[in-house]
Amino acid sequence: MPELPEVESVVRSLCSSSSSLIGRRVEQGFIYGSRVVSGCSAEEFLQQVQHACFTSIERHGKYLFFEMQPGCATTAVPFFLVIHLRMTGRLYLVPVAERSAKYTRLSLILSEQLALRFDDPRTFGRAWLVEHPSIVTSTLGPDALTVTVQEFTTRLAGSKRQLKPLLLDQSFVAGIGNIYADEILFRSRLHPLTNSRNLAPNEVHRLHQAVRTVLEEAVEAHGANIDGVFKAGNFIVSVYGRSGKKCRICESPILRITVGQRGTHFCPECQRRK
DNA sequence: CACTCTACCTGTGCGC
DNA sequence: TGCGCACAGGTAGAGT
Repeated sequence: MPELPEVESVVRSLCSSSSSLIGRRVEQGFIYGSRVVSGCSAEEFLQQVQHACFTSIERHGKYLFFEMQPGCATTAVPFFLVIHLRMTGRLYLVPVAERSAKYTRLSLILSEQLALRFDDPRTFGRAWLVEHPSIVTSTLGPDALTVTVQEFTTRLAGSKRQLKPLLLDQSFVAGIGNIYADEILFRSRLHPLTNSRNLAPNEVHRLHQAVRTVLEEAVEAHGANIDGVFKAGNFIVSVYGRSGKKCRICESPILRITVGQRGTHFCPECQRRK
């Protein structure tokens, strides 16, 4: 389940010097199924990326932005390939000889015997082409990994919502999903049903600090490791998916409730409701 | 306007 | 063994 840290790991791996996407040209593209491309037809999509060159990769929240330079010099206006992995999307470079996987949705054959592969069993993930990332980011809040305490405090003051749905709202801050929302609330010792308007200044500060540090630690660990369910990296979760198990701090059993249709895990002792 | 709810998907794991 | 079902979740868009 790719959230901000997992998406950031994708950016870093695609930028790594050993096999970087940057500077490589699309020789040929393949689309499997009708769902992956949004906003234009598969034919239009393939025509536009054909011969285009990857010039940079950026991330905002869970969105990936690939800046591309068209191959034809006469129409050399850069554009952006935008990809959202949603629930089950994976994006990686492979040797061009490697067969497409069962759930490959998009494959871009690159120069130097490499291919960029987008796999997605549940077909929730999307790829589209835009003139500028702002077309996508205008509806998103600041990136959760870098949001300042000032901006966080200002945005929180404009809200009267429960903390769990608020953290999941990408227009509040971008990049937090269900796993890290629970982890962040545990780290900040705040109950998920706490209303944002009831937070004392020191609690707002604590919440912001938890957003930053939990995500930084998860990025450092290359993503989450949820025992037996999901493994992207080595970030060990404290509460997500651990209902009934002992809190790592106080040994109380972790509870699971439903908040805004989402499974929500927390420690009733460490995260007392105000 | 601000917020809440549902549809979209399919692999997994459970009970019978 | 195999069937049916609930469950997981990010976002757009519909609903309140």
